[in-house]
Amino acid sequence: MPELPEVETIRVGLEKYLLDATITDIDVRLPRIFSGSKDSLISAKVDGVRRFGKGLVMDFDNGYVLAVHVKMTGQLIFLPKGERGKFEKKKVGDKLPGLHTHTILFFDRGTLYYNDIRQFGWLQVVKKDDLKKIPFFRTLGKEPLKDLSLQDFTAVLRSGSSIKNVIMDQAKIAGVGNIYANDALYLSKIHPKRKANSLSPKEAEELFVALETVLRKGLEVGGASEWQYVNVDGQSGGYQNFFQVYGKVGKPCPKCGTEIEKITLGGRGTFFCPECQK
DNA sequence: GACAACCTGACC
DNA sequence: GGTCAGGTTGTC
Repeated sequence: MPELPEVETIRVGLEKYLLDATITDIDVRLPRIFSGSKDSLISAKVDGVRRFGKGLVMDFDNGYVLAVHVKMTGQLIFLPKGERGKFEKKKVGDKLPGLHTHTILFFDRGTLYYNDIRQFGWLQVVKKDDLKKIPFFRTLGKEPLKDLSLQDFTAVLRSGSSIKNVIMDQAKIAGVGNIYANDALYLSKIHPKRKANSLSPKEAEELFVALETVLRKGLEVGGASEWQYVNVDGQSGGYQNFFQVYGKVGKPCPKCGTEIEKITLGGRGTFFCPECQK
């Protein structure tokens, strides 16, 4: 899933349901994706839910944290105690736990399920002060709509790599993934293969604004549910209805009608309008 | 920079 | 059967 808007939507849901909730038990069904001592969290109370880029951190009142990265297909779904009936309508509660439920966290007020078809995601229990020992968090760059200024962004662009690879590099900019990178480049009329250091100051500013625009839109509609992504209530987001070029190979460009092209860049599907993006 | 690895599932 | 998928990490 899950780029910044999707993970933030999950964070808001976790905060809503779990602030001040106490863990009673944890069932690790796929040990490969869970590291650290689950026993450290038993009887601990949640006193915060934070997000850094695409990473989630649940803080507990005993000095430990549970860090979670959902990668491509992870889901965190919460079933409040006694509300299974509410979910049956949506066929979400019925599927929990399911074939792809790899960890279950039991709280005093309900149950949090971690599902992940591809099993790329992970959950790690560490002491709060050791969060930065996890490579993902240690190397994470600044984040749009948060602490990444236009000046920071301009500095990041001093690179000979392609602009798309640069804005998707989590160590340079946190939170931008394939969907929002493709759409932001389209909105700012920049070809994804351009060298980052070839952008004019005007283009850099336009891309900076475009990134904020697409991420803000994603946040507004609860993220993009192209396949597996749902929020903690098991509900889909709406950004897939606003895709500009992502996944639209062969379809007409919204602005000029030229067919959207697809290439591979950094191993990822890359969509652009050959007419509008130079 | 390109590519493979980690996995399962959907689609052609 | 092959290709592709909201990600990250580790090789050449």
